[in-house]
Amino acid sequence: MEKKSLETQENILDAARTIFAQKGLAGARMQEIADRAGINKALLHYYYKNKDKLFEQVYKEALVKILRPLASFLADDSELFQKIRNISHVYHEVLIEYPFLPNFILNEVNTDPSRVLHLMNVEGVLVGREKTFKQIEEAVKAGKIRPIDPAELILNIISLSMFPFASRPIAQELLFKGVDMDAMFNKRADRVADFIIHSIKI
Amino acid sequence: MEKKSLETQENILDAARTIFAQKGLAGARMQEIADRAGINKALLHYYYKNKDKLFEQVYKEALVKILRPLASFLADDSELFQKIRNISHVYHEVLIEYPFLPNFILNEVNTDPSRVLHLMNVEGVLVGREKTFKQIEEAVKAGKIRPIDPAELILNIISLSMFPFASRPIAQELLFKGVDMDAMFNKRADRVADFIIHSIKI
DNA sequence: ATTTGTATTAACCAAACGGTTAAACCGGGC
DNA sequence: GCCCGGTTTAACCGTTTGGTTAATACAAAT
Repeated sequence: MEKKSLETQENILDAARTIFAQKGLAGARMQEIADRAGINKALLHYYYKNKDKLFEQVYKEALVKILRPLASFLADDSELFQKIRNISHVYHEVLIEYPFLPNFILNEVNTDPSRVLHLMNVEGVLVGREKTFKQIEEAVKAGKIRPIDPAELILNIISLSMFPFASRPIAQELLFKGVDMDAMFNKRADRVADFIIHSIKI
Repeated sequence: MEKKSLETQENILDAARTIFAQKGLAGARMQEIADRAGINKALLHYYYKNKDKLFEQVYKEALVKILRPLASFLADDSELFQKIRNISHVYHEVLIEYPFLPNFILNEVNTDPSRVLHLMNVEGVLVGREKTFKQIEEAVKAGKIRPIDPAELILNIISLSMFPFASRPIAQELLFKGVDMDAMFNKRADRVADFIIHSIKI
């Protein structure tokens, strides 16, 4: 009876991940999640007290998937250009597997920042931040790269990695009509890293 | 009696823009829009038959605000680097005034692409596209810039312009703690243009 | 075979929601 | 003074929604 339970629980989470990612908290229907999980709606509430609790679990998972690569980048002791290549590759791998993550996360933060922002501190992002900031500042001082605010450089890296996934349907329609965007994303990690490195290298 | 009517209509649109942008179509409540517009819910339906019609009008406006700068960029006959500086500036101006636009548009496309994608063709984006694609390809051939796919270069420009606005609350928390992001955005247009130009210039 | 505790369901409920109706309001023209 | 058209409202309606209840299925333990 324990086995069946875990299977049902995972079915629920799978369904919830799909529905929440596509429709958000407000647009998702408990009935639809139950249907997709192949169970009764009452059973859904048996496993997860209410919609908010279920959502929070799914959303926390999504946050971890997005923030862990950033935390790794900030904590990484490698040379700067190598770190940039690393984070670009990791983000593209994650987003090719979970392309809906940026929209999912951004949308709920936009709807109600206070409800989800406090979940951000879970990951060890803050730990390595100062170290990498200093690394970038010293690369500037050493004349290795052009002057740039460390936070803004990191924001640029993340922008170039995530926005194309978030805007995929529009980009397909307006810029990549008839182009295989999956193939394009599969090779984009290197190009993003080169793009950034060229833009800062002196 | 005509004047009062137009005023009410504008109050409704103002309220709808705010509520829809913050909560999306699914999360918005007609009652909340009516309250914010200072009117009865029945009057709201008197001016706009139903939620979908009201939403479509607001969403179309938002699409125009976002797509017109892109269409201008594609139709622009100026020299490439100048065009890049132009679009960066225009986008930053628009997004400083309407910072919620990227999230608003992306969210609804994500929820149901078919419902909104057909609205994209309204703007003259397709007209100038081939011209600018060729301009970029010839700049590559002429050895003026590094090899890059034109669509991807444009996507990079848009990514660097929009994503920071879409991710503002998260960026504030993780990268810009204690920093005045408004001030940062006000000077970012130049830096984004330089960033891109440095990355492609040989 | 009976008990026991977990897993599952059908039926139900109150609140919230988008939308409608019918009446009242109100200023201009006759 | 009354009528007429567009404007505004209170009250109402059917449906959807998140959530509950009470009863059942079911496998393991006694």
